[in-house]
Amino acid sequence: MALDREKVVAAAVSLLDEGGLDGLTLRRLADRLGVRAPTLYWHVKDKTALIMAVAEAILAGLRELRGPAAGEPWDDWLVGVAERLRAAMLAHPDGARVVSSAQLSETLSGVAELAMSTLFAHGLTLRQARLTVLVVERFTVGYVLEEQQPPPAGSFDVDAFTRRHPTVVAAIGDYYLDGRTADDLFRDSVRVIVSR
Amino acid sequence: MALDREKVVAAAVSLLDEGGLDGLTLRRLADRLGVRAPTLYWHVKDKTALIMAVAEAILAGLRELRGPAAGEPWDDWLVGVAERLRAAMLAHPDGARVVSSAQLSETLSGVAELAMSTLFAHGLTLRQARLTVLVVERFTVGYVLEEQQPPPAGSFDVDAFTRRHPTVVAAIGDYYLDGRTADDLFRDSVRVIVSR
DNA sequence: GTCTTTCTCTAACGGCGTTAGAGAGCAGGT
DNA sequence: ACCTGCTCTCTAACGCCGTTAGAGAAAGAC
Repeated sequence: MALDREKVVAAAVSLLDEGGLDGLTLRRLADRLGVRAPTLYWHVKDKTALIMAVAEAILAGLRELRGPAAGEPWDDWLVGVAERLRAAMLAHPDGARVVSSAQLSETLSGVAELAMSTLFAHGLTLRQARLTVLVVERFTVGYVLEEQQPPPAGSFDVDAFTRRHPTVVAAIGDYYLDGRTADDLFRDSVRVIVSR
Repeated sequence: MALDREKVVAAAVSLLDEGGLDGLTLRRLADRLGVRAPTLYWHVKDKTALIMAVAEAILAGLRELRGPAAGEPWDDWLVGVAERLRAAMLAHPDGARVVSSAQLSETLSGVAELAMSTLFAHGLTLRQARLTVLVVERFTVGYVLEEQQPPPAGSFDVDAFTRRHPTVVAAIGDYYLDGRTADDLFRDSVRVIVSR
């Protein structure tokens, strides 16, 4: 039962799930695998390579992504892609931080390729397709990044915030009035970018 | 010439400018100030508080932001705001990482307040105003975050990438054909969100 | 002249990523 | 049977890091 890279990455993901990115250290990872820390360097070049592998694991589900079904409008499809990307990152603590620090993920590039060619095939210009996909991807990462931020440590002064930012507070309250959820907010946000 | 919080933060910014976020350590910061590391804890609660203060310093220029000039369309104005936010972050290495890890920046909330109320005053619904501003802010952070990512370490295989992502590569080439710059790409991207 | 507050110090703790280099186990070749 | 070489894990250590406990200097308040 030799250790291999795959097992190392799987254990790293489970460690991430338990303690976030700060809880993912080489020593703890080695412990979990019944091994000493330097051993990991046989399987992984260094910690940033490990994190990139973890990012690919988080995004693994997006590799089976297919184009829109026959007759499905491209914009509905693209919104769905963004939702799946968000869900993949939300599924792990600090998921967005991990993905964003893994530069040029293979999986994410694949998603971009599929999305751009899909939009192009549906009549958008190459430029429109590129801009739309670029904006959706970077927005989604930025969105989840903030969504996963820990809440402000020292309980912060709601009244003072409301006094200084009445419109922001009013807009937030207004939005959730008719029973909308956090998922709705994300979809509506993507819809601002992707409007047929 | 007693040390005060303001001087600590200023030195932290200059350290960030020289060595990025990884170069900003409490010991180095203390060295620069002619002091020992634990002294810093008198002026700053801990390192995350320091980073939040650095984030505010990076964004300081955005506090003087005013609403659109008379007759200026709201969408042009909002694009300009996004450009200034991007410029502020780009002005320091890892600027976007610093800003994104400072949850709920006072300055950024102020920008959101001004932008939402401006859009609302120009006839958008509260919901439209909120969604538009939210998307622009989070997109901009996500955009610069990726823009400031260090280039892939081991010089990566362009040919293989092109073979796997022909549309992406074609779209990038196509975009820069007529002499557009990185700044143009950002403006055009924001324009995808903010279209009157 | 004492007291108190403000600021800085030394010493140390427990953790981190990483490297050098030794050695165990096993495969294949002669 | 022996050696060689590859694969994988080990011990030991280096130089960092953020952070805490607690002593002490300097300056202002009474």
